[in-house]
Amino acid sequence: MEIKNAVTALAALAQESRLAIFRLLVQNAPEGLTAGLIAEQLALPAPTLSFHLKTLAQAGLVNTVQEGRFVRYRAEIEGINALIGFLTDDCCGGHPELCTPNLKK
Amino acid sequence: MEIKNAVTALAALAQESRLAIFRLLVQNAPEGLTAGLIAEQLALPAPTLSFHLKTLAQAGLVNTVQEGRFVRYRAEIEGINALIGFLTDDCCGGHPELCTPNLKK
DNA sequence: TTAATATTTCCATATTATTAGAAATATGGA
DNA sequence: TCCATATTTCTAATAATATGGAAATATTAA
Repeated sequence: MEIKNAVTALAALAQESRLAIFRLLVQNAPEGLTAGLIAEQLALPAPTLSFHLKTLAQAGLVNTVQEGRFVRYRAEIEGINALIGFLTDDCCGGHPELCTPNLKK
Repeated sequence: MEIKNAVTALAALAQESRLAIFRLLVQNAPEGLTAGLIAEQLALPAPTLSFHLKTLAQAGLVNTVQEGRFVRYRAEIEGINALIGFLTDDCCGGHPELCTPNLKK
């Protein structure tokens, strides 16, 4: 992962509504939720939700599939794993056992 | 961790200079680096670096200790671990084995 | 006590993001 | 075909953030 991709992903998550959307989709993995259900759960107006979902999708954190009139969104597990890896890579100059407490990865 | 704390931490990391600072400190854990060494490594003007370090410290992602004229900064491992946990909590409604690929945590 | 070094604060400017109403698009059902 | 429903795009007002020069502060060495 390049630093610019990581910044894009972090910026996508650094907003309260989008973070709530992402966590809702993580908790509802792997089947995901339609846009309408997300809007209902989080009480967001449709245009606002659509804007945030687009931001998350462009950041590689959610994926989307059309289901008739509905659009289903899912958390992109590989995207969040790559981001976490980027944050924790090369911890302690390659000697992660030096970290107290140990870093998650 | 509360969602507002998570947003603060993510916003702190969602900026290219700050993300580079944080990763440099992770790689130089556990001993950390002085502000001057960080400025040198990343070619940042002192006021800009100071602003970013303050943002990271307020987000709980770095800690700081005065060493005479110098100020040493270290990555706050507990802070980043808490953030990663917040992003991955309750994955798949408590059945993380359903995730393919599996979420890091 | 004076000078040199390390870091932070102050500040003005420039840039970028968030919000939601109104309108547009797209799909499926009657 | 025509209508209802789901979602997105357009748009403009509002708000938040990044940048770095100049000055201030703090510590050490001479």
